[in-house]
Amino acid sequence: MLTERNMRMTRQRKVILEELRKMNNHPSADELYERVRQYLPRISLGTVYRNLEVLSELGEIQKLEISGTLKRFDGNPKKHYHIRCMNCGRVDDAPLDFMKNIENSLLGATKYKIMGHRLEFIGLCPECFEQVSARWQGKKLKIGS
Amino acid sequence: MLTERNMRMTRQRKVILEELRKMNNHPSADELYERVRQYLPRISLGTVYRNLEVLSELGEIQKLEISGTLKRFDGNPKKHYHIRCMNCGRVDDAPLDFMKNIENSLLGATKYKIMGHRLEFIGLCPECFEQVSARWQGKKLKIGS
DNA sequence: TTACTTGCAAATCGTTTGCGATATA
DNA sequence: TATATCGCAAACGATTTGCAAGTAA
Repeated sequence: MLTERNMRMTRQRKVILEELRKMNNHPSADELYERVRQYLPRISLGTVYRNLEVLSELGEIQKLEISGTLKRFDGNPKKHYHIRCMNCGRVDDAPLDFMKNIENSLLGATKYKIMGHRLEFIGLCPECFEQVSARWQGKKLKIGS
Repeated sequence: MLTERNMRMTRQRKVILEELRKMNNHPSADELYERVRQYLPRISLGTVYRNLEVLSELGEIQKLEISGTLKRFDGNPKKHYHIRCMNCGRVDDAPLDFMKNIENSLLGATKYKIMGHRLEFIGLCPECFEQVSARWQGKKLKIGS
């Protein structure tokens, strides 16, 4: 990440991107794998993972890191938000008041029964910002078709 | 979850809660495990996990499910928010405009370099709401000391 | 006394990676 | 032809679980 990349538009990559674009249900890698196998029966799950990684680095798709299995715990049971360092994983409290009304703004607009929300800021902690900014190369990448 | 629970205040549970309350760095289960071992050298990692689960169900602590390894992918690269069903894991887009200014509100207040944010609503999809509400028992639980 | 909880070890699950083979540019 | 990418299988890391023994209420 944050590095230059030469990429090739392989058959696998193309099908993965096309299939994902067709779906509107935010599939997991495994669900997408099952779909893609209709067209490429010999594709491997590892290939799907690798391509999703590449495509999201290029900004062609989004990776939703939600509801993960790696948990962190907070001794403070009061609702509040967090900032996470994208480099070292450090987590701090975010200096922003809890927005207790934000859930109401969905009231007529969704059929879900809303139970809560989670807001997380992503960034670089002061220490990592030093390191990363020192070696950052802002190269733009383009994707073929 | 969502079920009644009789709990006992064991030595392990007490130390885990006390230690976590002392820490302000949002530890992972493993980090907490290392700390607790100072007091209870024979405690197992499984016990730490089980207790953290119980304590968060009781509302004594918070479980931060961030930055997880379980990913989902979105063919739409435009920034937007999501609603996730806490019962079946289904994910839909949230009908809420992207708040492009919210990151600015942290500007003077944190030393982090903010790169983005993620907002996720948690709730029950229409199907699961049916099921769950049918068998919900709203029992309050208390924790000893 | 009893059923909740523990320590231990094995199992699980999503994801990542090393390898030699393949195919894109 | 170069080397990015592939398929495969093994490795990985966090978490969960089965079980027999221990213990709080």
